[in-house]
Amino acid sequence: MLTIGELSRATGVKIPTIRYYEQMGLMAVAERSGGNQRRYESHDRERLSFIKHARDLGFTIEAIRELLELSAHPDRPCVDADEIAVRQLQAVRNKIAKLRLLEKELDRMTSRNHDDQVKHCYVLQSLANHDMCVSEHQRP
Amino acid sequence: MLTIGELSRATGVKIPTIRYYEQMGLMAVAERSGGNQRRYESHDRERLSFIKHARDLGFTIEAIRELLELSAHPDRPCVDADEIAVRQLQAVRNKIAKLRLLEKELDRMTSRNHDDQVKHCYVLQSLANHDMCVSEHQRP
DNA sequence: ATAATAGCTATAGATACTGGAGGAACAGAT
DNA sequence: ATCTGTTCCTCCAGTATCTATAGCTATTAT
Repeated sequence: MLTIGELSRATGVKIPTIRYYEQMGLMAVAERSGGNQRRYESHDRERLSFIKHARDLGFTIEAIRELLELSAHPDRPCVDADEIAVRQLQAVRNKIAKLRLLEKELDRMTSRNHDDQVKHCYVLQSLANHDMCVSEHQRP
Repeated sequence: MLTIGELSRATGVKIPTIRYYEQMGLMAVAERSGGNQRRYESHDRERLSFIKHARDLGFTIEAIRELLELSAHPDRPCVDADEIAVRQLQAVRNKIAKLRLLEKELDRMTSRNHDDQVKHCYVLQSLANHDMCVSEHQRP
């Protein structure tokens, strides 16, 4: 039996976050001690590790809920889980592509900045004038 | 004179977002028509374009506030604006590096997924077991 | 004059947590 | 048995950046 603090240390998930996951229905409602404190078993630790791992990979709570649903029904085809992961992979690749463009522009902005007055500041000029962009860019 | 809708179409910033920026003090409190509707001039459009551009580059509202402050005082040294941009560039490079690790792992997860039952699903196994990771990864 | 479009305010919701206040429980030392 | 220090509880508020809805009013075109 683990206390919430032990579970937190074991998984690297902060205590309020664990309670939040319980509230959101990602973690089962925990058993309680006589004094109303949460007590966990090792399968709770595994489930929470799964959740943390998926969050670290950028899966949303909703996607994780789907994945947990899937893993609870081991006879259903794996295609669904795969599809979620593929979607995630595409999102990650999109983000990388956009961030590369931003990197290019920021690099250009800063590396030219050898003047020392704001009125000649390349950073501010670049931001004021979209025409100077190397490329179309969007919210990252 | 532009209405809020025209300003929105001219800059690509949604109407509620423009009002939000006014509330946050990024945009000046707009003049009003007789019927209490906001009216804008071309300098408002330029300022909003600056804000949108900076947001697209990932600057926070706070950083943008600083940049707008700086550009209002053209005699101060440019170093501060440069520093904000450099900070932003570093953050972007960090994000890219982390996302590359995630990409690697997600790719590995999905490309091996040729089984068709959840109980053998590589995606779910990977998420359940951190030991299978190629690398340490963190929240993106 | 009427209808369609666009605007107003105020409030709530989305996302995924994080932190604090105020108090109760537990573990170990005396 | 009591004291002390740590950990836990609930509830509420706040973060950042919008987005959306409801209910109402203004403007524009015909």
